[in-house]
Amino acid sequence: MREMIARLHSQGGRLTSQRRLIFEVLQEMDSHPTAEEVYAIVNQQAPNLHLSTVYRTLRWLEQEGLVSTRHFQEKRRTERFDSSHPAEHHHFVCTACQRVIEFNSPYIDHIKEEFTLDTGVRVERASIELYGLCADCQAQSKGGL
Amino acid sequence: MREMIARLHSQGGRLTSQRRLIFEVLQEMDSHPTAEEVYAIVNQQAPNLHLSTVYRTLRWLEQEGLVSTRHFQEKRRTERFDSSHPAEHHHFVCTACQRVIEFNSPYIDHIKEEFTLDTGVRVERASIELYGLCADCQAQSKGGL
DNA sequence: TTGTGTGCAAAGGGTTTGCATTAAT
DNA sequence: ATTAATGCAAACCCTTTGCACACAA
Repeated sequence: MREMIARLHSQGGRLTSQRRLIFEVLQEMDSHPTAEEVYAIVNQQAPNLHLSTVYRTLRWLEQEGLVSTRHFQEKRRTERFDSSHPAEHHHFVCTACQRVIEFNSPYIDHIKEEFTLDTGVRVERASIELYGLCADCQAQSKGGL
Repeated sequence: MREMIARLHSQGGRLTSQRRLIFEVLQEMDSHPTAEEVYAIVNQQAPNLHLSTVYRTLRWLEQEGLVSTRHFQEKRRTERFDSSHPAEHHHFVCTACQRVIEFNSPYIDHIKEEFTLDTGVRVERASIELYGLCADCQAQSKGGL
């Protein structure tokens, strides 16, 4: 939040009530919401706030490196916004409840190194998604049978 | 191709000239084309063949497990169709020339196992994308300076 | 007061669908 | 002869954009 205000000021930007609200809501959502999902919540507290404002704010945050975006493999082909720490991290998505768990692993560097040695490319970033059932959903599907 | 015909017949489907052409073109394209890219080529040989037919054929192939789809991180948010061997594999994308290199690594299993042990999830599949510069584009950017 | 950000409506790009017609079986 | 698949156009969904007004600085 401080971060956001600082960046706004340093480029002649303005802190509007809309930007503040969108940013706050985004940080409270621990999942990786779509623009529409952010809008749905934000809109309850500010009924006039328009979806296009949500997009514009999200894009500005993206450009500033305060959020990043992802596409998970899902039916509706929508972009998801990730407001957590900007360092590289990866995602597990539960295919039953859609819950997202973030993770990291030193093996990822091994993969990058191995691939670099094999092919001579320069790897700049990696994005890993794991899909499956979270512990809760496994339990539930067992119980249900 | 045989595979495709077999599946068509086994479910009362028909092998049309359009399906044959789309499938052939798709397999000759070693990259991971968008529907529009497939259409552009296919359309040269069959000017009446409509984009919606490309989509329908691609979706049918996807459903049959003969192609899979991906989203790479790129400006235009388009789906890419992958006709290579259906076994799990992963992708490096050159951010300069868009070239795609497929790869695999035993470390991927380590990542899955590690994450499973840590969290109790059941991992069903993984999708890894690496981004960077391929060897050619590195050489070119050096030469260009 | 100044000009950035907003609300709104309309356009945009990628993908899907309904329907009359064509063509594989 | 049947009925699945196609061509076409229109609809769809997600996202962006143009413009007049509002409001943070």
